[in-house]
Amino acid sequence: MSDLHTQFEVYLGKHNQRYTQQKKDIVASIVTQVDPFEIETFLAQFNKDKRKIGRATLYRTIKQLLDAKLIQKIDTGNGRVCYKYNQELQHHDHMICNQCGQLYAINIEKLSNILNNECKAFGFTPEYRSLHIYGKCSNCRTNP
Amino acid sequence: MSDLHTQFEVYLGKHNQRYTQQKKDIVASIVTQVDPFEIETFLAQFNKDKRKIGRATLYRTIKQLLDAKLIQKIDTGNGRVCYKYNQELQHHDHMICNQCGQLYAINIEKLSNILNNECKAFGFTPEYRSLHIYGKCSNCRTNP
DNA sequence: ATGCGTGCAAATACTTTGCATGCCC
DNA sequence: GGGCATGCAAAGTATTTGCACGCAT
Repeated sequence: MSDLHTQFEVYLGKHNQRYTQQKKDIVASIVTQVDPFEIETFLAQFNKDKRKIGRATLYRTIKQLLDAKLIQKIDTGNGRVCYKYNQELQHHDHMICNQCGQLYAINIEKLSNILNNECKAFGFTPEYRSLHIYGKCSNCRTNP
Repeated sequence: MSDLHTQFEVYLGKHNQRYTQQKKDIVASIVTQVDPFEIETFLAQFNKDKRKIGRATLYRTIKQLLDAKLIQKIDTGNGRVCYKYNQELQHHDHMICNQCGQLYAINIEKLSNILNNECKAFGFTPEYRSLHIYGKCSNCRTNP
Protein backbone atom coordinates (compact mmCIF):
# COMPACT_ATOMS: atom_id res chain seq x y z
CA MET A 1 0.00 0.00 0.00
CA SER A 2 1.68 3.18 -1.13
CA ASP A 3 1.68 6.32 0.92
CA LEU A 4 -0.60 8.08 -1.48
CA HIS A 5 -3.35 5.58 -0.76
CA THR A 6 -3.07 6.11 2.96
CA GLN A 7 -2.81 9.86 2.77
CA PHE A 8 -5.77 10.12 0.45
CA GLU A 9 -7.80 7.83 2.65
CA VAL A 10 -7.08 10.04 5.64
CA TYR A 11 -8.06 13.13 3.67
CA LEU A 12 -11.29 11.58 2.49
CA GLY A 13 -12.09 10.43 6.00
CA LYS A 14 -11.67 13.95 7.31
CA HIS A 15 -14.03 15.23 4.66
CA ASN A 16 -16.63 12.50 5.03
CA GLN A 17 -16.06 11.24 1.54
CA ARG A 18 -15.86 7.63 0.46
CA TYR A 19 -12.76 5.93 -0.85
CA THR A 20 -14.48 4.16 -3.72
CA GLN A 21 -13.05 1.59 -6.07
CA GLN A 22 -12.74 4.17 -8.83
CA LYS A 23 -10.71 6.46 -6.64
CA LYS A 24 -8.50 3.57 -5.59
CA ASP A 25 -7.92 2.67 -9.23
CA ILE A 26 -7.04 6.23 -10.11
CA VAL A 27 -4.60 6.52 -7.23
CA ALA A 28 -3.03 3.18 -8.12
CA SER A 29 -2.48 4.44 -11.62
CA ILE A 30 -1.11 7.78 -10.52
CA VAL A 31 1.64 6.29 -8.40
CA THR A 32 2.95 4.47 -11.47
CA GLN A 33 3.22 7.73 -13.42
CA VAL A 34 6.79 8.89 -13.17
CA ASP A 35 6.36 12.01 -15.23
CA PRO A 36 3.65 14.61 -15.13
CA PHE A 37 0.58 13.32 -16.92
CA GLU A 38 -2.22 14.86 -18.95
CA ILE A 39 -5.84 14.05 -18.30
CA GLU A 40 -6.68 12.78 -21.78
CA THR A 41 -3.62 10.57 -22.04
CA PHE A 42 -4.20 9.22 -18.57
CA LEU A 43 -7.80 8.47 -19.38
CA ALA A 44 -7.01 6.74 -22.65
CA GLN A 45 -4.31 4.62 -21.09
CA PHE A 46 -6.49 3.85 -18.11
CA ASN A 47 -9.48 2.76 -20.12
CA LYS A 48 -7.35 0.52 -22.30
CA ASP A 49 -6.10 -1.81 -19.55
CA LYS A 50 -8.40 -1.34 -16.62
CA ARG A 51 -12.07 -1.05 -15.92
CA LYS A 52 -13.52 2.02 -17.53
CA ILE A 53 -13.76 5.28 -15.72
CA GLY A 54 -15.57 8.48 -16.60
CA ARG A 55 -13.89 11.74 -17.35
CA ALA A 56 -16.01 13.50 -14.76
CA THR A 57 -15.01 11.06 -12.06
CA LEU A 58 -11.36 11.55 -12.89
CA TYR A 59 -11.71 15.31 -12.71
CA ARG A 60 -13.61 15.07 -9.46
CA THR A 61 -10.95 12.84 -7.95
CA ILE A 62 -8.16 15.05 -9.25
CA LYS A 63 -9.83 17.99 -7.59
CA GLN A 64 -9.85 16.20 -4.26
CA LEU A 65 -6.24 15.12 -4.63
CA LEU A 66 -5.31 18.70 -5.41
CA ASP A 67 -7.20 19.94 -2.42
CA ALA A 68 -5.38 17.38 -0.30
CA LYS A 69 -2.14 18.73 -1.78
CA LEU A 70 -1.21 15.21 -2.83
CA ILE A 71 -0.82 16.10 -6.47
CA GLN A 72 0.07 19.30 -8.21
CA LYS A 73 -1.35 21.04 -11.23
CA ILE A 74 1.16 22.27 -13.76
CA ASP A 75 0.29 24.82 -16.38
CA THR A 76 2.69 24.35 -19.26
CA GLY A 77 1.76 27.74 -20.67
CA ASN A 78 0.92 26.56 -24.17
CA GLY A 79 -2.69 25.77 -23.50
CA ARG A 80 -1.92 22.39 -22.01
CA VAL A 81 -2.13 21.30 -18.44
CA CYS A 82 -0.71 18.37 -16.60
CA TYR A 83 -0.73 16.93 -13.14
CA LYS A 84 2.04 15.50 -11.07
CA TYR A 85 2.23 13.29 -8.03
CA ASN A 86 3.71 15.22 -5.09
CA GLN A 87 6.16 12.56 -4.05
CA GLU A 88 7.73 14.33 -1.13
CA LEU A 89 5.05 16.00 0.88
CA GLN A 90 7.60 17.21 3.38
CA HIS A 91 9.73 19.08 0.89
CA HIS A 92 7.88 22.05 -0.43
CA ASP A 93 11.00 24.10 -0.89
CA HIS A 94 12.57 24.09 -4.30
CA MET A 95 15.12 25.87 -6.38
CA ILE A 96 14.23 25.92 -10.03
CA CYS A 97 16.74 26.75 -12.70
CA ASN A 98 15.40 29.27 -15.19
CA GLN A 99 17.69 27.92 -17.85
CA CYS A 100 17.59 24.14 -17.74
CA GLY A 101 14.39 23.79 -15.74
CA GLN A 102 15.97 21.39 -13.28
CA LEU A 103 14.29 21.29 -9.89
CA TYR A 104 16.33 20.96 -6.72
CA ALA A 105 14.70 20.17 -3.40
CA ILE A 106 16.05 22.05 -0.42
CA ASN A 107 15.44 21.67 3.22
CA ILE A 108 15.91 24.75 5.31
CA GLU A 109 15.71 23.86 8.96
CA LYS A 110 15.16 27.27 10.43
CA LEU A 111 12.48 28.20 7.96
CA SER A 112 9.51 26.50 9.57
CA ASN A 113 10.09 28.23 12.86
CA ILE A 114 10.47 31.62 11.32
CA LEU A 115 7.39 31.27 9.18
CA ASN A 116 5.29 29.89 11.99
CA ASN A 117 6.18 32.87 14.13
CA GLU A 118 5.41 35.34 11.35
CA CYS A 119 2.02 33.75 10.76
CA LYS A 120 1.24 33.63 14.43
CA ALA A 121 1.94 37.33 14.75
CA PHE A 122 -0.63 37.81 12.02
CA GLY A 123 -3.25 35.54 13.51
CA PHE A 124 -2.84 33.18 10.59
CA THR A 125 -2.71 29.43 11.16
CA PRO A 126 -0.35 27.88 8.62
CA GLU A 127 -1.01 24.39 7.28
CA TYR A 128 1.11 23.96 4.23
CA ARG A 129 3.66 25.94 2.29
CA SER A 130 5.25 26.13 -1.09
CA LEU A 131 8.50 27.95 -1.64
CA HIS A 132 9.97 28.28 -5.11
CA ILE A 133 13.25 30.03 -5.73
CA TYR A 134 14.00 30.73 -9.36
CA GLY A 135 17.47 31.38 -10.58
CA LYS A 136 20.43 29.75 -12.21
CA CYS A 137 21.98 26.48 -11.09
CA SER A 138 25.72 25.99 -10.86
CA ASN A 139 25.75 23.82 -13.97
CA CYS A 140 24.15 26.43 -16.14
CA ARG A 141 26.25 29.16 -14.68
CA THR A 142 29.48 27.43 -15.61
CA ASN A 143 28.25 26.06 -18.98
CA PRO A 144 25.91 28.72 -20.27
CA MET B 1 5.48 56.24 -15.88
CA SER B 2 4.88 53.29 -13.63
CA ASP B 3 7.48 50.65 -13.02
CA LEU B 4 5.51 48.05 -14.94
CA HIS B 5 5.86 50.08 -18.11
CA THR B 6 9.59 50.33 -17.74
CA GLN B 7 10.08 46.72 -16.76
CA PHE B 8 7.97 45.48 -19.61
CA GLU B 9 9.77 47.71 -22.04
CA VAL B 10 13.09 46.28 -20.91
CA TYR B 11 11.76 42.75 -21.27
CA LEU B 12 10.43 43.40 -24.76
CA GLY B 13 13.69 45.02 -25.77
CA LYS B 14 15.60 41.96 -24.69
CA HIS B 15 13.32 39.78 -26.75
CA ASN B 16 13.25 41.99 -29.82
CA GLN B 17 9.58 42.68 -29.51
CA ARG B 18 7.84 45.98 -29.99
CA TYR B 19 6.16 47.97 -27.28
CA THR B 20 3.06 48.82 -29.28
CA GLN B 21 0.24 51.13 -28.36
CA GLN B 22 -2.01 48.17 -27.56
CA LYS B 23 0.50 46.76 -25.14
CA LYS B 24 0.90 50.16 -23.53
CA ASP B 25 -2.85 50.45 -23.13
CA ILE B 26 -3.08 47.01 -21.59
CA VAL B 27 -0.29 47.73 -19.15
CA ALA B 28 -1.84 51.07 -18.24
CA SER B 29 -5.05 49.29 -17.46
CA ILE B 30 -3.41 46.53 -15.47
CA VAL B 31 -1.71 48.90 -13.08
CA THR B 32 -5.11 50.30 -12.12
CA GLN B 33 -6.45 46.85 -11.24
CA VAL B 34 -6.14 46.48 -7.52
CA ASP B 35 -7.55 42.98 -7.33
CA PRO B 36 -6.85 39.97 -9.49
CA PHE B 37 -8.74 40.32 -12.76
CA GLU B 38 -10.36 37.93 -15.19
CA ILE B 39 -9.75 38.15 -18.90
CA GLU B 40 -13.36 38.57 -19.97
CA THR B 41 -14.14 41.22 -17.37
CA PHE B 42 -10.96 43.06 -18.18
CA LEU B 43 -11.76 42.97 -21.87
CA ALA B 44 -15.33 44.16 -21.42
CA GLN B 45 -14.28 47.01 -19.16
CA PHE B 46 -11.42 47.90 -21.44
CA ASN B 47 -13.49 48.04 -24.59
CA LYS B 48 -16.12 50.17 -22.93
CA ASP B 49 -13.89 53.15 -22.14
CA LYS B 50 -10.85 52.86 -24.29
CA ARG B 51 -9.95 52.03 -27.83
CA LYS B 52 -10.93 48.53 -28.68
CA ILE B 53 -8.55 45.68 -28.29
CA GLY B 54 -8.75 42.10 -29.49
CA ARG B 55 -8.94 39.09 -27.23
CA ALA B 56 -6.01 37.50 -29.00
CA THR B 57 -3.83 40.54 -28.47
CA LEU B 58 -4.68 40.57 -24.79
CA TYR B 59 -3.79 36.90 -24.44
CA ARG B 60 -0.58 37.39 -26.36
CA THR B 61 0.40 40.31 -24.17
CA ILE B 62 -0.58 38.44 -21.02
CA LYS B 63 1.68 35.63 -22.09
CA GLN B 64 4.61 37.96 -22.45
CA LEU B 65 3.92 39.60 -19.11
CA LEU B 66 3.78 36.19 -17.50
CA ASP B 67 7.01 35.21 -19.09
CA ALA B 68 8.55 38.40 -17.79
CA LYS B 69 7.23 37.48 -14.32
CA LEU B 70 5.48 40.84 -14.15
CA ILE B 71 2.07 39.36 -13.63
CA GLN B 72 0.92 36.11 -12.13
CA LYS B 73 -1.68 33.60 -13.19
CA ILE B 74 -4.01 32.40 -10.46
CA ASP B 75 -6.08 29.27 -10.82
CA THR B 76 -9.03 29.63 -8.49
CA GLY B 77 -9.77 25.94 -8.77
CA ASN B 78 -13.41 26.28 -9.69
CA GLY B 79 -12.89 26.49 -13.40
CA ARG B 80 -12.00 30.14 -13.34
CA VAL B 81 -8.68 31.80 -13.84
CA CYS B 82 -7.47 35.24 -13.05
CA TYR B 83 -4.34 37.29 -13.38
CA LYS B 84 -2.70 39.62 -10.95
CA TYR B 85 -0.17 42.39 -11.23
CA ASN B 86 2.98 41.45 -9.31
CA GLN B 87 3.16 44.84 -7.62
CA GLU B 88 6.25 44.37 -5.64
CA LEU B 89 8.65 42.26 -7.53
CA GLN B 90 10.59 41.87 -4.33
CA HIS B 91 7.61 40.70 -2.30
CA HIS B 92 6.35 37.36 -3.42
CA ASP B 93 5.45 36.13 0.01
CA HIS B 94 1.82 35.46 0.68
CA MET B 95 -0.46 33.76 3.12
CA ILE B 96 -3.53 32.32 1.48
CA CYS B 97 -6.58 31.30 3.43
CA ASN B 98 -7.81 27.86 2.47
CA GLN B 99 -11.31 28.78 3.50
CA CYS B 100 -12.11 32.24 2.16
CA GLY B 101 -9.33 32.40 -0.41
CA GLN B 102 -8.15 35.79 0.82
CA LEU B 103 -4.55 36.57 0.02
CA TYR B 104 -2.36 38.43 2.50
CA ALA B 105 1.02 39.81 1.55
CA ILE B 106 3.75 39.41 4.13
CA ASN B 107 7.17 40.84 4.37
CA ILE B 108 9.69 38.81 6.28
CA GLU B 109 12.86 40.77 6.65
CA LYS B 110 15.23 38.00 7.56
CA LEU B 111 14.02 35.70 4.82
CA SER B 112 16.01 37.07 1.92
CA ASN B 113 19.25 36.73 3.77
CA ILE B 114 18.60 33.20 4.88
CA LEU B 115 17.52 32.09 1.44
CA ASN B 116 20.41 33.77 -0.28
CA ASN B 117 22.82 31.99 2.01
CA GLU B 118 21.17 28.62 1.46
CA CYS B 119 21.31 29.06 -2.29
CA LYS B 120 24.88 30.23 -2.19
CA ALA B 121 25.87 27.12 -0.27
CA PHE B 122 24.32 25.15 -3.09
CA GLY B 123 25.96 27.06 -5.89
CA PHE B 124 22.58 28.35 -6.96
CA THR B 125 22.11 31.98 -7.96
CA PRO B 126 18.64 33.13 -6.93
CA GLU B 127 16.76 35.67 -9.01
CA TYR B 128 13.17 35.53 -7.95
CA ARG B 129 11.09 33.70 -5.41
CA SER B 130 7.54 32.83 -4.59
CA LEU B 131 6.48 31.76 -1.14
CA HIS B 132 2.91 30.71 -0.48
CA ILE B 133 1.73 29.71 2.95
CA TYR B 134 -1.67 28.08 3.03
CA GLY B 135 -3.75 27.95 6.15
CA LYS B 136 -6.60 29.66 7.90
CA CYS B 137 -6.87 33.38 8.47
CA SER B 138 -7.99 34.84 11.79
CA ASN B 139 -11.36 35.82 10.36
CA CYS B 140 -12.21 32.33 9.27
CA ARG B 141 -10.90 30.83 12.45
CA THR B 142 -13.20 32.93 14.62
CA ASN B 143 -16.20 32.78 12.25
CA PRO B 144 -16.00 29.32 10.71
C1' DA C 1 -34.74 4.06 1.69
C1' DT C 2 -31.39 7.58 1.61
C1' DG C 3 -27.69 9.65 -0.07
C1' DC C 4 -23.34 9.99 -2.03
C1' DG C 5 -20.64 8.58 -6.20
C1' DT C 6 -20.55 7.61 -11.03
C1' DG C 7 -20.88 8.17 -16.06
C1' DC C 8 -22.56 10.36 -19.90
C1' DA C 9 -23.27 14.25 -22.63
C1' DA C 10 -23.83 18.97 -22.93
C1' DA C 11 -22.46 23.29 -21.37
C1' DT C 12 -19.02 26.47 -20.00
C1' DA C 13 -14.47 28.39 -19.61
C1' DC C 14 -10.06 29.20 -21.23
C1' DT C 15 -6.54 29.71 -24.79
C1' DT C 16 -4.39 29.28 -29.26
C1' DT C 17 -4.18 29.77 -34.23
C1' DG C 18 -4.89 30.85 -39.38
C1' DC C 19 -5.45 34.45 -42.04
C1' DA C 20 -6.24 39.03 -43.88
C1' DT C 21 -5.10 43.54 -42.80
C1' DG C 22 -2.55 47.37 -40.68
C1' DC C 23 1.34 49.75 -38.97
C1' DC C 24 6.18 50.75 -38.06
C1' DC C 25 10.94 50.88 -39.49
C1' DG D 1 8.27 47.16 -49.06
C1' DG D 2 9.09 43.78 -45.58
C1' DG D 3 7.99 41.94 -41.48
C1' DC D 4 6.07 41.85 -37.07
C1' DA D 5 1.58 42.99 -34.53
C1' DT D 6 -3.33 43.07 -34.49
C1' DG D 7 -8.18 41.53 -34.71
C1' DC D 8 -11.51 38.42 -35.91
C1' DA D 9 -13.51 34.11 -35.91
C1' DA D 10 -12.93 29.38 -35.58
C1' DA D 11 -10.71 25.58 -33.63
C1' DG D 12 -8.68 23.36 -29.78
C1' DT D 13 -8.18 22.19 -25.02
C1' DA D 14 -9.64 22.03 -20.26
C1' DT D 15 -13.09 21.66 -16.81
C1' DT D 16 -17.68 21.71 -14.73
C1' DT D 17 -22.50 20.41 -14.33
C1' DG D 18 -27.37 18.34 -14.75
C1' DC D 19 -29.37 14.25 -14.56
C1' DA D 20 -30.46 9.40 -14.20
C1' DC D 21 -28.74 5.45 -12.32
C1' DG D 22 -26.15 2.39 -9.14
C1' DC D 23 -24.17 1.02 -4.91
C1' DA D 24 -23.19 1.03 -0.07
C1' DT D 25 -24.91 2.06 4.44
